[in-house]
Amino acid sequence: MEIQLNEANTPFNLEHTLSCGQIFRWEKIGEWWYGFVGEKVVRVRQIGGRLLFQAFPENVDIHFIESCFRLDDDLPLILSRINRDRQIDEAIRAFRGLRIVRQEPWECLISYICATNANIPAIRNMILNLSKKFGKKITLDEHDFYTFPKPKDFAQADLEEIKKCKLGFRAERVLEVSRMMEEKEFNLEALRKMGYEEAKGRLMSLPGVGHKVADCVLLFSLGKLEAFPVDIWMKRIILKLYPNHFEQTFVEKILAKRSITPKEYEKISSFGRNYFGEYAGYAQEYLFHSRGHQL
DNA sequence: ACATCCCCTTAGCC
DNA sequence: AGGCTAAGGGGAT
Repeated sequence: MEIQLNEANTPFNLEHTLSCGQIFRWEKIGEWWYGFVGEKVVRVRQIGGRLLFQAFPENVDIHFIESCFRLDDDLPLILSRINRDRQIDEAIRAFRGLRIVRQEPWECLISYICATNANIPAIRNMILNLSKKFGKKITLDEHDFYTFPKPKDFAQADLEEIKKCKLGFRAERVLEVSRMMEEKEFNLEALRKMGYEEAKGRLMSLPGVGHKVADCVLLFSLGKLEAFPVDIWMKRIILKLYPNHFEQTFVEKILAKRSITPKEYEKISSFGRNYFGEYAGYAQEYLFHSRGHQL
């Protein structure tokens, strides 16, 4: 099946969207990107304004794909709103068509708990190891793929089995969060109806979830587009590109050290939300992808 | 109550 | 080849 993309109304770039570091489990093999939509493996390929896709074991409705890639977002409007200066304009021109992906909250939550103090290749490996050990195998095009495990799969597992997936100190957090979900002590879906602040507060009550992880889950899976995650790269990017929006002593202090305190996080993140507005998360992704490894 | 310091597993990168 | 770093969080002080 395929989706027709109109460049003027629905700009989309599959490559930028899947390789910008927001999502960890999609893989490009040959001309196709392989990933999951729910329990089904899906392969996707873009040729100009055509988005081709096919899911396995059975195909999925076109709306699942549109939803997954947030093709319902009015991207031209969003980009015009966040385009506040020459710096972001440059990023937008370089990566126009990059969209926030609508991930499944559970997988997104575990992914970013694993992302703590790790780099992207390491995160991808953790997620893959967990899926191989606790998920179900599905073979497509002679490649093996594994569904993402359910809370129950981790909750029933032994801590050591989770640690074997190279999670290190994150294993306890994954196990505890899974237990909480399994015992119905926490309702991820309920966060959708809440505002940004309330939903963030709830998420941060979970072990392994601080400001950064909560903002990523809110942005990438719960549709809170004002969320502005600040990792070590975003910290550098913001303080280098927008130093005049902060006190000079603050900029020097923060750039000199590696990690930041919750208060310092809030200062940088709320700048992002206020400066870029209701779609600040999109601005964050464009800046992250364009400047991420140059500073 | 509130800040600051320090540790945490592992693997990628240089 | 070995030291540093990484889409940070939490607990002790």
